Amino acid sequence: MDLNGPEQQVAPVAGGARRGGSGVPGGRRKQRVSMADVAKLAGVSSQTVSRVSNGHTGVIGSTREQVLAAMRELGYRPNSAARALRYGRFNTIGVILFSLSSTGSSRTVEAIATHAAAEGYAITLIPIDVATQDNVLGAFTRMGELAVDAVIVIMEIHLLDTATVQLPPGVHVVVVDSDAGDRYGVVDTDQADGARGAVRHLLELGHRTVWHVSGPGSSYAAQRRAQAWRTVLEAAGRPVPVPLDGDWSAESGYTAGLRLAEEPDCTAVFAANDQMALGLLRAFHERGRSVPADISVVGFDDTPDAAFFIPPLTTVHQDFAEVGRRCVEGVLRQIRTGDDSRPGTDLVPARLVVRDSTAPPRTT
Amino acid sequence: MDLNGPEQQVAPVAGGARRGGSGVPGGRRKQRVSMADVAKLAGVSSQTVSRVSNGHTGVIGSTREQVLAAMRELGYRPNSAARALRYGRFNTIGVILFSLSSTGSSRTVEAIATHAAAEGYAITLIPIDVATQDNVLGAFTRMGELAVDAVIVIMEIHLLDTATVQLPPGVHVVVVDSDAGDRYGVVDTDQADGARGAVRHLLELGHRTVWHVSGPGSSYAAQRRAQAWRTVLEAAGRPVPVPLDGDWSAESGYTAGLRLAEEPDCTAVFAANDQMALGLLRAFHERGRSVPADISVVGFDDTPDAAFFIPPLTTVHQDFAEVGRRCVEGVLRQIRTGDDSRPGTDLVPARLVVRDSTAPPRTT
DNA sequence: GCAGGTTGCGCCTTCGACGTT
DNA sequence: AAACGTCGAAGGCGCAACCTG
Repeated sequence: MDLNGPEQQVAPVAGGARRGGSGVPGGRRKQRVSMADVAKLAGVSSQTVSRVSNGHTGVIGSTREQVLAAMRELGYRPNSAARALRYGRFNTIGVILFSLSSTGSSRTVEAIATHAAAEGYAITLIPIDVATQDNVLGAFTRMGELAVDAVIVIMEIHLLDTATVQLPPGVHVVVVDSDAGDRYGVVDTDQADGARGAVRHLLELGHRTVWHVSGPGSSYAAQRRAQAWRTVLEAAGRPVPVPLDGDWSAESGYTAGLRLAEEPDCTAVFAANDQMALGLLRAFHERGRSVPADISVVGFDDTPDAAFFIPPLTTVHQDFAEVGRRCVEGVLRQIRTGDDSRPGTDLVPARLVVRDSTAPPRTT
Repeated sequence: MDLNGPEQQVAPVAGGARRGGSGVPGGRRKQRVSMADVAKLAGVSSQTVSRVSNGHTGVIGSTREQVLAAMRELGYRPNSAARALRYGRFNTIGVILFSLSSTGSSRTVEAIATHAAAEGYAITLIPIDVATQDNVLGAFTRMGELAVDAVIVIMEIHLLDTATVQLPPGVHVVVVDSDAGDRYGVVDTDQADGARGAVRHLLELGHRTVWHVSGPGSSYAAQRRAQAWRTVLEAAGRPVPVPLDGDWSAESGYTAGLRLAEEPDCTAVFAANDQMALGLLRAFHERGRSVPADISVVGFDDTPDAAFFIPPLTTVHQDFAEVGRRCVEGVLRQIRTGDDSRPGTDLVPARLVVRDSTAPPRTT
């Protein structure tokens, strides 16, 4: 709350009144303006400028107005480097991730950014090129240089394990898509529960068993979904088909679908995400296998598009916004209490959304 | 290049050798370590530490090793606030955007982040809640506070025009999805050219005219696509149907599709993005209108999924990675030359990708 | 001349402690 | 007591000095 002080004071100039240049002679001037400059123009001391800038008391209305006017005139913005130096913190959270293109990460990041902003924190993005392992090292190293108070890691924990990497001490950490609950705080969708719901739904419809198109083995989320799928089948005493390996892409789902279309007793498939489910739908359509009459399909994620697949996809809804929110909550708690000694896993529930891609098996 | 010096020097500790705590007694210690601390442990002066940290000459191998060892021991990371203060820059680029969920923005942001990282710059995300106009103001104001050397704005320029907003002087700017080429540098996909290609493709197939499902009027990209669509039809002397308003979502495409399915002489539709095209496909499928036999559909974006729609979608490919790259290039040029006096528009070509959703009209 | 230590200053802001009116 | 100004210090780093082996 204290944080909001400065922003309120230093309001930008209103209206299109003066568009091109500021009051500064020479038109476009891309130079830093210091408090001293503002003080000189306003005819006050820089101490007073500081008081105004931070919303402190002891400044009379008229003086305050003069100072604000001078700020606008010069386009003053407080030097956050100096501020950070003084305060010992940056009000910034770093986010390390592999790809923004994947369905979940971009939505999670968006939620993180939104909630962080609401708390007065900015987000710094550290992308990692998966191709070269070295870059992971580089990113973490760079991270050490970075002006961040905490870090949220969105990726497979595998790469945290490849021990060349150690997060710099002094930064608080929360991890998504990982089982590092013993070392770092973890926030994630309850993958296992979501997957169980999907498989049980298919069994309850009367299918003898359920096939699985998995995500890449490097992903913990994929592993847990596959594991839950297997567990449910075994618990129900059903045969466990060999899972088909996918890589999250629609193309890999399509490839898997072409193979599954040849399996005469395959009546139900659980795809580890919606994109692969899309690939399945197209493959089955091409091979003349009707969904859901011949084969039922369940996805995972509930992307906005899933409701408009042909047919509309039954899938497991992930609440990415909530995941992002809890991530921010987690790191902020660590920052504010200084307590990061109690890692743990915070699971966000997933829920099955039944649409038209699932039905009882054909009774022949 | 000079920038890479420190990163190389301050390598993180290798291996899982010492996992839990650093050499510091007391285990987890979340305290800043200064150069002086390192100097004391290494038994050298902080000046020497500085020389090592910056890769300067004048430090003999053995001493250098001692210093590096001390850095690792303490988990030292240079204070970037102090560095920024000293150098007068942050090596950070701010990105202002509305939503990461939209197809293009997340991919553009990813490319921006990647290229910026390669140049030694970090990315700070400033999300804006579209709902309340005030937040736009707030975001820009906050921006002023932010530790950034330049800003990339990804949004409809409309909101830049609503004059309450003025970007703070002293920061360089590049804008995406806008026509503010006279005021700021602009980078964007060549929307008009892409749209023209789509419409011409349909006309060349023999369709009498082409219907259009547009994006929201608040988007300049949507406006330009619609305009190009209209221009091509008029130039060819074809009737111009009333465009159907969409909002980028698959649902709006679906709604539009239900209406178009009732138009007996509608044989070709150009949707302003792939998601709406997906909605169209489902609506036509439900209404028993075969694509492409009865109706041809073209989208825009070429999302990874478009190739797996039913049928695979003919669409206009956007090179988001290139857009992101040029954005970074643009701001870096401004930062480095200090010249931001020559705004202009940098258009990235789009190209039509023909798949199976388009065909000549039925010859009855 | 080279490997180093030592000193001091500046970057900009915040804050506390005193001043004065 | 309220509304200011002045002064000094701190925060971490980099650099330019100058000085010592």
